[in-house]
Amino acid sequence: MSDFRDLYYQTSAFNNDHDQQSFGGETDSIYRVSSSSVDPSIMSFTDCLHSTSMDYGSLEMALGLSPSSSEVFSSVEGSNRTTKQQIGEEDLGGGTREVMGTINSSVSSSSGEAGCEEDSGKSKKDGQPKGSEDGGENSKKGNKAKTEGEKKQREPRFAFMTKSEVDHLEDGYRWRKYGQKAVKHSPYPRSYYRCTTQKCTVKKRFERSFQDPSTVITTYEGQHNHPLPTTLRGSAAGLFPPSMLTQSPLGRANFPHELLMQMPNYHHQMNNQATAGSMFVQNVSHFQQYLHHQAPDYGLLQDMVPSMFLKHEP
DNA sequence: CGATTTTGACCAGCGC
DNA sequence: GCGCTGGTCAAAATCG
Repeated sequence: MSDFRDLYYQTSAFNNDHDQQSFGGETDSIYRVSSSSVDPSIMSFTDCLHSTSMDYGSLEMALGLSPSSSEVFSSVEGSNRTTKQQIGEEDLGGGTREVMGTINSSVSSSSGEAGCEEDSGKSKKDGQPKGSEDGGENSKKGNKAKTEGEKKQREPRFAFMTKSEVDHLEDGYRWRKYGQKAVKHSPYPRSYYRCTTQKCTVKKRFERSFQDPSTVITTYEGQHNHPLPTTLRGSAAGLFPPSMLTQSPLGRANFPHELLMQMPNYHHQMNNQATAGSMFVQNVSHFQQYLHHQAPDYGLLQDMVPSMFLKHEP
């Protein structure tokens, strides 16, 4: 296991380890990166993570982080339990399989190259477009026996936090809520959404940190296999050029695209108009270099990033 | 009236 | 095997 697929993004003032809750339970790896030197669009790396091998070192480099200024929290197989206990965190979500281990100035490699492999851990029945969608006749809920034998592979996922008053952050895609569950040890429920586009199995969930109610933890799972809906009901339509809304600048990977719209600052500006600039890129060159080096297809992203997030210096 | 949300039940994985 | 928990289903309710 020790996947690298789930990035946990520390986007803004979020320094309390205890804030670490179970993000829906299965954030296998969590990254904490000091926001001061990180480009939110770095999340596009998620795509890279499961498409190419990439170690933490390169991630750091891509982020333009210097070992001394970055905080990289990642799970270290075999030591996570201990770590968890050390930080006094209990298994809040029951699903958090790994806990952050503090690694200063160095990166864990336990899951580095594993970044590409699909999750193998506790796979659930999801990802499976309700096998009954078409032929599920009877058996309603019990029908998931489906695809026997083969283990359900979970889509790559990653989580990040944003400071927001609203739970459901508008990102341009259309989502349908399909469930809500109470979060253990938290007064705030976790909401489950899935993309309403046919054939698209992307899901995401929101949950508010009970340690810091102003923080919303968003976890994405899967990748959109379609461009942003042209008919947006959210604010995105008015904020981004048509070219950005009607086509996926990344071709297949839409994460970066939607993530850009989920950036804390984006919402801060939209909702609070405060604390702007808390997490804008300060080292553009590193990021762009990475784009060229690791993800040439992200060329367009480079164009969008600078205009949207590469400034706002306080 | 179609789309979306709500909500209780169900299911599967995991730890004990 | 049992209980707990996260995740999903789907009927009912609500919304636009």
